[in-house]
Amino acid sequence: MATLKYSRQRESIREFVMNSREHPTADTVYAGIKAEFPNISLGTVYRNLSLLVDLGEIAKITTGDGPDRFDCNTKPHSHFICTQCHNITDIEASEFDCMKEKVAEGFDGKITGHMTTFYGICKECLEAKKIKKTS
Amino acid sequence: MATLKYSRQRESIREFVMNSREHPTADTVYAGIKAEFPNISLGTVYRNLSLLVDLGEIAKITTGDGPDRFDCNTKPHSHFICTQCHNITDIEASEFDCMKEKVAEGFDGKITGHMTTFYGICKECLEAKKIKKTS
DNA sequence: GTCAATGCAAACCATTTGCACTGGG
DNA sequence: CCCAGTGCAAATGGTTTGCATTGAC
Repeated sequence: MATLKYSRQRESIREFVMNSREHPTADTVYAGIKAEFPNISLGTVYRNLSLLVDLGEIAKITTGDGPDRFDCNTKPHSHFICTQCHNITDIEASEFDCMKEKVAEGFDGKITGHMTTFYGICKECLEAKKIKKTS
Repeated sequence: MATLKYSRQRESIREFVMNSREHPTADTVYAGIKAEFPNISLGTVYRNLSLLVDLGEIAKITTGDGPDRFDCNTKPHSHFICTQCHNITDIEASEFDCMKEKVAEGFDGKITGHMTTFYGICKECLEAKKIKKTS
């Protein structure tokens, strides 16, 4: 495989995701580093994001609605996705039990990824709704 | 909201998914009922599948790689997706604990969906690989 | 007769890819 | 120099949508 070469763009993309608490989309990353690299292209952002995912430095979150999001937290954990505002909240992983069972069955030797996603309406959106109703 | 009207196409689509053990894609459903409805269009299949999902009669599985899959099992449960052969295996849901915690925090009153997905290599693919290596 | 559902094609949108050019080693 | 990385634009692929027509009620 090709030897990895340094690239200022990739560093900036990594930095951006690492300092993000918001699980940014490729587009958000793109917009976020546009100031530093006015000519950067979306293609480059996508290429580097998936490279960083392959390197295990960041994680990709498939949401099921809207674009993929990226996460600086690569430790196995779960997500709560608000179906209204699309915010993603981390949830500590605490349940590998059923997976372990499968492994015990000889199902898998190499778990390449793990994701648990809960969909619902977040506290903030619930409150916002209530306020609207009452007024 | 519009009153629901009977449609032979929709019945056929529901039947197909209900009798599927394979978590079919929209395209698989399309191909599967093409014999019965030679002129059916993919658009109709997509429209009815998402209608059935909204009615809660079937469930949509977002895989993160490749097209969405549909599931006749609407009870909360988890999936194991093989990254090689793309087969999906059901896993009994056994961990609502962290979700319940969130609810207790006042996070959510209406859980609109739940999905846990494990990615890995299934037993069959692992064995196939071993055989190849040895020969 | 009315309005939901269909078939078809075009549109959409996130993501990927081909290619000529730039830049790190 | 060489080959990885970039920018750009075009292509891809799953899914959605607009519209005229058909069919359920």
